[in-house]
Amino acid sequence: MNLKELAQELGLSQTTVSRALNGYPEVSEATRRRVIEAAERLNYQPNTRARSLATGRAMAIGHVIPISTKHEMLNPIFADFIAGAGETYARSGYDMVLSVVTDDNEPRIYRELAAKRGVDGIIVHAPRSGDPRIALLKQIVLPFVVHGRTSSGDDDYNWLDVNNRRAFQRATEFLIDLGHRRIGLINGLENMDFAARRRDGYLRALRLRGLPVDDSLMRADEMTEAYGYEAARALLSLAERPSAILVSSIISANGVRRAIDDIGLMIGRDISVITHDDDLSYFRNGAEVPLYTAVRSSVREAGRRSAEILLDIIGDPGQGPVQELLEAELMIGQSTGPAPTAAERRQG
Amino acid sequence: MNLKELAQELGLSQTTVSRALNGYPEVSEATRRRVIEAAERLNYQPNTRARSLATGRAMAIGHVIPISTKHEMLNPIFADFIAGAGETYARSGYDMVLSVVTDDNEPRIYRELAAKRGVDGIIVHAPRSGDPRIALLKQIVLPFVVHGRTSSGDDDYNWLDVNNRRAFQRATEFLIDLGHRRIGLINGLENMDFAARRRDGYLRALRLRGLPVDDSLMRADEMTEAYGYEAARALLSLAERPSAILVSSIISANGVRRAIDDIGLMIGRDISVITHDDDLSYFRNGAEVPLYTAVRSSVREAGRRSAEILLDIIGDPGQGPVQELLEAELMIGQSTGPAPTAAERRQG
DNA sequence: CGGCGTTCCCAAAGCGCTTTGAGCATCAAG
DNA sequence: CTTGATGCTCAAAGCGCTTTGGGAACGCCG
Repeated sequence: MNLKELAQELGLSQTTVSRALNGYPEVSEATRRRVIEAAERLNYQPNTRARSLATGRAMAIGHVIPISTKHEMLNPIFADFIAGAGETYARSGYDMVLSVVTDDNEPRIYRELAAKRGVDGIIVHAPRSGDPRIALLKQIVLPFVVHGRTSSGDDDYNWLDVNNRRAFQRATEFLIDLGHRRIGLINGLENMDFAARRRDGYLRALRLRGLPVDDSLMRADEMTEAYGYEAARALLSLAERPSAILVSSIISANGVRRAIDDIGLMIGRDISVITHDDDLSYFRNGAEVPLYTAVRSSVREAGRRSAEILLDIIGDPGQGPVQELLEAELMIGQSTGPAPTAAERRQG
Repeated sequence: MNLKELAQELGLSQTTVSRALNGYPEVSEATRRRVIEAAERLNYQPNTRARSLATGRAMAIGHVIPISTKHEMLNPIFADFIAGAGETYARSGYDMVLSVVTDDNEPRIYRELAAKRGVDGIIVHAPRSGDPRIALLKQIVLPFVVHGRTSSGDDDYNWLDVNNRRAFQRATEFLIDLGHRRIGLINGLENMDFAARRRDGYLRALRLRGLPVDDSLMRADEMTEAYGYEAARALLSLAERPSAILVSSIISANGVRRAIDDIGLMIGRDISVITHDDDLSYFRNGAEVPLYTAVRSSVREAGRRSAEILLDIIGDPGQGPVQELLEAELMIGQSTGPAPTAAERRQG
């Protein structure tokens, strides 16, 4: 069923039918009702391709999902981010087109996406520190929003980010307030912008409180459960082991818990753990009393907002860069407690 | 840069340029090279919308991702499935368009997808037992492949599935061979087809070996970490607690481990655990010696294959239904061991 | 040299929609 | 009765591509 057939069916011209359907004022209400009724009855939907060719708008947003070539791994937060963004698109009638892309041919994909005119805008995921993609995307004409930031000098682009530095600074200070002096950091890959900022926050808190920085307490890698385990094992077997650990992902935090259990220590008493919590739908951090003390920021909400911002910009391209910083909330759970005294530690 | 401009630039007609680019034989090799060179130099890419309007093929595949309204939850395997499918699409020049959809308005989305002609085929996720979507999709003309199956009488459609029944039967038999007599099952939601099949496999093994079925040993819910924990706690606090547990997801298995640790038991010695393992990229099951004994089947590979099958069908619509059953491999890890004797259990 | 394939290229139609510019009633005002 | 405004509708152009149906140029054969 296409427009021509529908028009014939109704004994009207294509123009009138199109206008009736798209809410133009030049059509009488009676005609409009008749058209709409017929369209529904015959399950008429305008052909997307034809429509967007005619209007010049693709009614689709591109998401470029990088996949690390080294680990063949997909960041587990994408699913929830996408779910959030999807809600926004569904509300506004946009489609979401995904390109899963190994990081070595990302530039090509962006160029193609722009040249093929298949999308009206792009959401950029997982920016690295000083990410060259920003410059690339600014050359290309497509509107884009970055989920995260990249700390090059140029800040003239749209982004939505969590205040990672503040979050990790607060988390670290919270541990220090509990009496912890040796605090480990199990971070994501530090070429990722978010991980670099988290480390900054951690370091800043240490400096502010006059605590020494010990490189042997800082680890960084892809945030899997296995890595959380290994890193925690390594930290806990140090001669002077940390009494608290800051973790960059709730998935790695699971590995940390396993390591602590394996050694026969008790989380929250012998070792305190704070984790970043993206509020993943399949990895909720407990109900009333959170399992982990955490700095939480919903990545689903971030997806929702990022998409909203992008659609906004597409609707009104004139405005300056839109930049939105979400604050993570510090939730106290069962995985932290006061630092054990020296006596307690000997006993343990 | 569009075709017209490129043709002008080259002093050729649009026809010739188009043919040169699309590999038609009517163009001399010299001309073709000249055209291709110019296209690359000027970063020309044919406008997707126009091209697909002209060819009638959208060069895009739709994925409808259901999101459970009850738990607002996204199945964590989607990310890896999508990554796999994405590889296939990238190779073949297809786009992937995602619709994240609450289960209550799925039918509408399928109809729209078909009528709007935005995609050439659909991958159907997470079929439930006797899923009405199959019938719906067969009415609509779009080619589709189901990831999983649905056990209505009608088996005349394309699917790719893991042999869930066999996998869980083998896993159960493995536990029985180790001497376990009371075996718990922590399953996914049993209105899902895969979960129903897994239960079948479990039950079949019990019957085959003459073991009683005890409903109090069987749990089913959305496969989160928290649910794994709760279910395991419940099972382990039974008067006659199971000595082994079968888990439907490695994420829930993590919760099961936590529960076992909490109670002060040791996994693999006091309690054996076997889990299904989708080989998620961010949740790999250990390196040399797997952490969990598991029935493993890569969901990423499933994504890759499902997409291949669909593209195949689109290319050659004549063929009968394509159906592919993947066997899961049983990998022995550290989470299983012989059933403790009565004496050992008293001691524990 | 005329005729006939080949080879290479082109003009134009068409995909299904939106949108421009115009036309035809109808009706009120002059 | 004419004029102008208003309300409704339409034919046709155009979005950027592919593809059909030729057609010119060229070489080769008889």
